[in-house]
Amino acid sequence: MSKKHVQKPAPKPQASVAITEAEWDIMELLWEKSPRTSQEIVSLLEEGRGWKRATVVTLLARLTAKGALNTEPQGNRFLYTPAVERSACVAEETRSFLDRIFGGALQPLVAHVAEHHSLTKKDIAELKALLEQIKPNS
Amino acid sequence: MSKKHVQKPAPKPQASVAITEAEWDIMELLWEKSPRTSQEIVSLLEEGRGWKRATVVTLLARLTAKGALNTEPQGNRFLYTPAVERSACVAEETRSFLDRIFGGALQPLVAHVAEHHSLTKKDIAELKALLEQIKPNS
DNA sequence: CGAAACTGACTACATTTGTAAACATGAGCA
DNA sequence: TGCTCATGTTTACAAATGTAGTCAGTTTCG
Repeated sequence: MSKKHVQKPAPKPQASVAITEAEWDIMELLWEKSPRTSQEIVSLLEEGRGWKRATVVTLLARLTAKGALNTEPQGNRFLYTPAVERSACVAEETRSFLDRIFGGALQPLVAHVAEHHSLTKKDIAELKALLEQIKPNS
Repeated sequence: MSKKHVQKPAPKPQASVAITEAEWDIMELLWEKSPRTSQEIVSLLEEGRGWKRATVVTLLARLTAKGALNTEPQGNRFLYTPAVERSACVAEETRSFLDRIFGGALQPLVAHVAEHHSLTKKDIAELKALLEQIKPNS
């Protein structure tokens, strides 16, 4: 491994990277367990998604390039680890989704879901319980 | 207006069309009030978004083409009206968002928001009130 | 009536995204 | 040592998306 395997350092250390839909699948696997080799990820997604190895590898490269993954050389391959926290990405997505569709507020979303996606009695109970535990933040 | 202004009929009557982020801005304006002329929409978005007329018109055309808008000729121009309901689009977006990020469930989202975007006491109260009114759907 | 203003249609183009083939190189096995 | 396999890199390409210029009819105002 002389001049190969010399991917440019992630542009931005960690911050908030935008994860696309397809990339999300890969991140989930790594958030769930890491590090992993590309091989592992490839086989998981060949089955689960029907993706070709090349596809998965491309996505791994893109994620690495944009600083969403860290790689550690191991022999002639890499071990991949998330470089961003799941919760940060989730926060990002949530924020942008709420802003775009519900003016940034949570209530309208809950109201919408309640109306259109039907919540079970159990769901409602759980949500209430959830709200009980929350400590107001301001 | 002889052979001009003959846009092909919307492929799918109404169903669920995918509205892109930019298009969303236009739809919002029309959901809020319709019909409107392109002129109206253009000026609103020139200010609000800094978009050029051509941009807005392109988006109107795309939306019409994909069946998200209905047009009614009026002189040499059109009156634009939504052909899809806002709530249907919101439902679509919400569904896909929840699926992608939260496994389709609402609770994890609420939990996440509670933790990361801080809810005020008022927010929590409102949410509780909201839950009170909801009639379980199964 | 003629020119200006307006309107939708057509064309354009860079970027992003999904999807993948081809390639080169290093590693392990025969 | 030579060959095959695994692995990352390069290149490709279509569709979607954001953003907009230009053009050709229409309408309207002087």
